[in-house]
Amino acid sequence: MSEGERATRRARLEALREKGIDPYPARVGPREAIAVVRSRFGEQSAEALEVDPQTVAVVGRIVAVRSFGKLVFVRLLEAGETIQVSVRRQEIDAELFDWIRSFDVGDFVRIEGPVWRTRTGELTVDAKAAQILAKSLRPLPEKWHGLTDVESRFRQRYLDLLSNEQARRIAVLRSRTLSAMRAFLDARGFLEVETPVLQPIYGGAAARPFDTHHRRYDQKLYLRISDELYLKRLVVGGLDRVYEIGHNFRNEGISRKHNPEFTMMECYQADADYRDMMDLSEEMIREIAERVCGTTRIEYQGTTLDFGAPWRRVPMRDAIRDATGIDVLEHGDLEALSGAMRGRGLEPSDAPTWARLVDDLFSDRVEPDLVQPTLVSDYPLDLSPLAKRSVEDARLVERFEPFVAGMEIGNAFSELNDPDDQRARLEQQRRALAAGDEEAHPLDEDYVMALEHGLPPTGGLGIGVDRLVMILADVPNLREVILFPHLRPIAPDGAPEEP
RNA sequence: GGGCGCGUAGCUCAAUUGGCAGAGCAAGGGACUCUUAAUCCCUAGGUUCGGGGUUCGAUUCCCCGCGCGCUCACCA
Repeated sequence: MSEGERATRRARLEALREKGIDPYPARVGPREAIAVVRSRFGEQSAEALEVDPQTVAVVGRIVAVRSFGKLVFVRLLEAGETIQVSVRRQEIDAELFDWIRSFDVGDFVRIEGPVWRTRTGELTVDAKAAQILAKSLRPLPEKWHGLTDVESRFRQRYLDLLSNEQARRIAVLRSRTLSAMRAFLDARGFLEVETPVLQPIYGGAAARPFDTHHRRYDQKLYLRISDELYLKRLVVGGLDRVYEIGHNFRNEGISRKHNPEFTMMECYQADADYRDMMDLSEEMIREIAERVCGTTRIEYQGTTLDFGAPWRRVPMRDAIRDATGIDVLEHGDLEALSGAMRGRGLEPSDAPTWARLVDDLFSDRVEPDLVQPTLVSDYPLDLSPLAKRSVEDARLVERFEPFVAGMEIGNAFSELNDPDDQRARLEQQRRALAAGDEEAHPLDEDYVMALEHGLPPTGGLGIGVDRLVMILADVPNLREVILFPHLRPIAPDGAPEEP
């Protein structure tokens, strides 16, 4: 950066201190929100304001200065709203004029004075008094192009938020999505709870965990990959509608759709099954879309996604058969299915089991085309060690996942509540883990014990909040909706270099 | 992790075959009482991501490293 500009601002800061003015005062004088001032005077004509002058005080960050010598226009930004300030040499004494002129773009100030309208009709506060609220020592990004460098936008998100309308819009939209989600669940009697992020045994999903260590207890701990097992313990305990919105941590690759730390909503409802959760997920996302976007028809990357209509529901078997002509249940083992795929000119992946091959086939041939909201159900049992067996086919489980825009945005099932079946399934996972499958589930004896006390029939649903926000915000990259996405440190010690 | 691409002033971007590193905005000085990216004149601002190599000479070509993007793999 230009030392000149930093030095200039620094010098002005020192000048303030020498004059006994705190550049970062603890108290702000009385003021009104810019939005309030704008709406209060929005209807009043220039003449009305001239006849009956009203004095207001506003605060904000200076985002532009246009000087005409003895007349200066300054634009203040506060809470996404701006207002113009005029400083007129003729109206105030030289000392105050110079004082206000010494403010830099980026400074936070308080301005007090009567409201008037310029010749172009712009509502303007004519400065009669001014207070510095916080001195800015570094320049803001360029006013017209804003900040476009992707890396800088993520590393210095505050600058992105300041200079790019889109960034602010997404941040607000995300917050509203969370509010709408909570409102939906609260209204249905779900209790918001908090469960451990630091877990002695991770579980509830297939993923590699981050691990850490508790010094005092000399205990190995994992950052949760899911809150599932704790939430179901709460249902055992009689909290029969619970949800949690929190971060999960998965030690996996980073992509457009993956961040190592992401936000998941999980809810559990006693006396419900996966069909009930299908209804719940449809209604939830429909209501969120309505509340956040004002419509259930969402434009996403040039396609209109219709969350209003009943979502398409399709068993995984049918979806794969429709896409490939292969009935995975008629080719019920690895060799048979591999053979059937080759017969259709498809190269089977090197999946180790039938279930994995089904999953790969689905991911490759079906998932990308699931653009309109779709609930895909009845997954292979081996992929779902926490889901209840399907009553129709013992190879399947009562599970579904919602897909939108070719992207999985959730996961749900009739929760497995048979402790013996659960133990057996987790034993199998443990063997896979021991055999080198790093995403297999460990066996959580304490969880199985909880099931032995009795988990009622329960439906569970998880929604990937970041991905949902991607859809609602119409952005193709998860990092746009995560305020501080994971990035490598810029310097070896993790501290940004002093520019 | 692989492949491809990118990295130049605070920001947005130029720079001919390898030949003095430039512009706009922002900043500093000056003019200007109605601007909305104000305008006009002047000034200053650079480890061209870092290191090495080739060369009389490297922003440019080569190698290594770092960071970012896209993509594939992995992964929900």
